[in-house]
Amino acid sequence: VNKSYGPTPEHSKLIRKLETIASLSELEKEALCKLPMRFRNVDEDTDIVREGETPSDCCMVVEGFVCRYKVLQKGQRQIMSFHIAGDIPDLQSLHLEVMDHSIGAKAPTRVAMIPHAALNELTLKFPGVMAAFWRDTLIDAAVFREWLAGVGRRTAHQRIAHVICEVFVRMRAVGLAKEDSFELPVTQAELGDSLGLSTVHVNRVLQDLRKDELITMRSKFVRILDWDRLQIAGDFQPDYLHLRRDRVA
Amino acid sequence: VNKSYGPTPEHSKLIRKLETIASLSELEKEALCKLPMRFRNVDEDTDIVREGETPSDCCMVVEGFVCRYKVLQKGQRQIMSFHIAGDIPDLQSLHLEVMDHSIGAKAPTRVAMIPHAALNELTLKFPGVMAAFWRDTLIDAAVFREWLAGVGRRTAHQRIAHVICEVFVRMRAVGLAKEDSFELPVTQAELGDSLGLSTVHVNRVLQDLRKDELITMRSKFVRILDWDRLQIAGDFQPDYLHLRRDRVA
DNA sequence: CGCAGATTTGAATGCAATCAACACTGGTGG
DNA sequence: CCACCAGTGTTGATTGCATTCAAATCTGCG
Repeated sequence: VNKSYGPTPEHSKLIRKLETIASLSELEKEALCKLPMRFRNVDEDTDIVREGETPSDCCMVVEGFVCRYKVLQKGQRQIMSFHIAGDIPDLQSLHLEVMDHSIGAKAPTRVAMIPHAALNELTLKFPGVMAAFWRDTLIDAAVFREWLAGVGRRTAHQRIAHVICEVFVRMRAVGLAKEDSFELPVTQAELGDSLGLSTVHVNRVLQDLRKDELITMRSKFVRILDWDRLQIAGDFQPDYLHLRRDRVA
Repeated sequence: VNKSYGPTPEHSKLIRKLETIASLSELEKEALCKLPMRFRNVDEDTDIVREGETPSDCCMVVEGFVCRYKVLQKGQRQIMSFHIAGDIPDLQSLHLEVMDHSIGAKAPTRVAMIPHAALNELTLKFPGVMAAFWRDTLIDAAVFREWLAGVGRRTAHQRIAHVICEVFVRMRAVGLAKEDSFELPVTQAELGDSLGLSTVHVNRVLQDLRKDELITMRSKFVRILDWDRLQIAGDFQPDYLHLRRDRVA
């Protein structure tokens, strides 16, 4: 339990993230700061939670990069979302006991484990906090829907441009992106697994995007060269992220 | 407001559905029965809620069949879920003001409009009800994930077999399926739009499934001929539906 | 009956997968 | 320090699943 005066850096990241999607009162923020956290460092390419498990804590990403994925028969993998500092990718485990997918780190990552009990208690006492958490899980769902629409109906070029737009906007909302660039610590193979494409094809489409001077991307560092055209190329409209208005711009 | 003794048929359907995913106390069920409902009949192929709107009610499906979909640039459509009696497809609007997709009826449908205010009040007073509703939205999200994995990584044959398994299991859970058959009031074009396939290809795959004696399907009425083989063909495992154990079998 | 929507069939095309090398990179150990 | 190695990125050639286009049949219904 945090006994010091004021929020810890970790609690701040949680609050910063929540404030991109909901407004919190001072009282609610204070209560959030009292959430107990146990910290855990996770290596690159290591699972944090696995399908089939029944976690008793949620994990908040403090630093690093995490993805949510499922493995199908014969080893095919589908990545279903990316998560960054402040996100609680397994918040759903609060009300869905057994994990139907896994969550793994794609970069050296630090997570804060928060007991379900503490979260449940908090949500019962503070309806505004409950609303914010619930809303967070609903936005996750909105992202799944958007990805579903993309994989189902968008071309490879659109999908790749779209996912770059999405990560950029979400990173910018919590202050993790520079003016026009950010870190995307995934391989082309992993990009393929999130978009339903082969590694080879991802590679070729990325070359096209570079040729078209929409982005540069060398060793997991993305720079956006033409934000307007990139959004058009990706058929990207940030509404589905349900960010508070002042956080989108 | 329901002043009669005992639940109305409409409230019963809501409770029946919720009890497939959560357990409710008598007190909670009584409270649910007091939810105010205004009814509305919706024709086939008519929208109930549209993208961009900010509803002040949620709609529970009383009877009929409903789907959730998004329209992308140049008119492509992606259907993202199907909903049947007892479901509240726009429950998310409780905490996500503006709709990022539309919901439309695929059969003559009757819905019950329940004011957000009443739902919010109820969830605050009854944490068990809140948990059940939250869980319901989380299961929706789990279905999106499963569909995403399917569209991203499964073959056309798997996807079609899979969606048939899913609808069957969900219908059976609320008593809407016979022993081995159920109504699926969607066209092959709509099946395609939910699975990211063309109409023509859906047609051919359905013929294959019939040839393999897995299902029959004439005019929106599906009969399952070999449940075990169908599940295998669709790589279907019902875990992601998070039904209570006694409702799966 | 006639019509619109839905299903079915056929043929041609194309996007992306797969297969197979090869090049580049960073990290490790000899 | 350099050789080596595994993982990643890149390229080329081939294949194939699914799309698209087009037209014919079927179905239910006013």
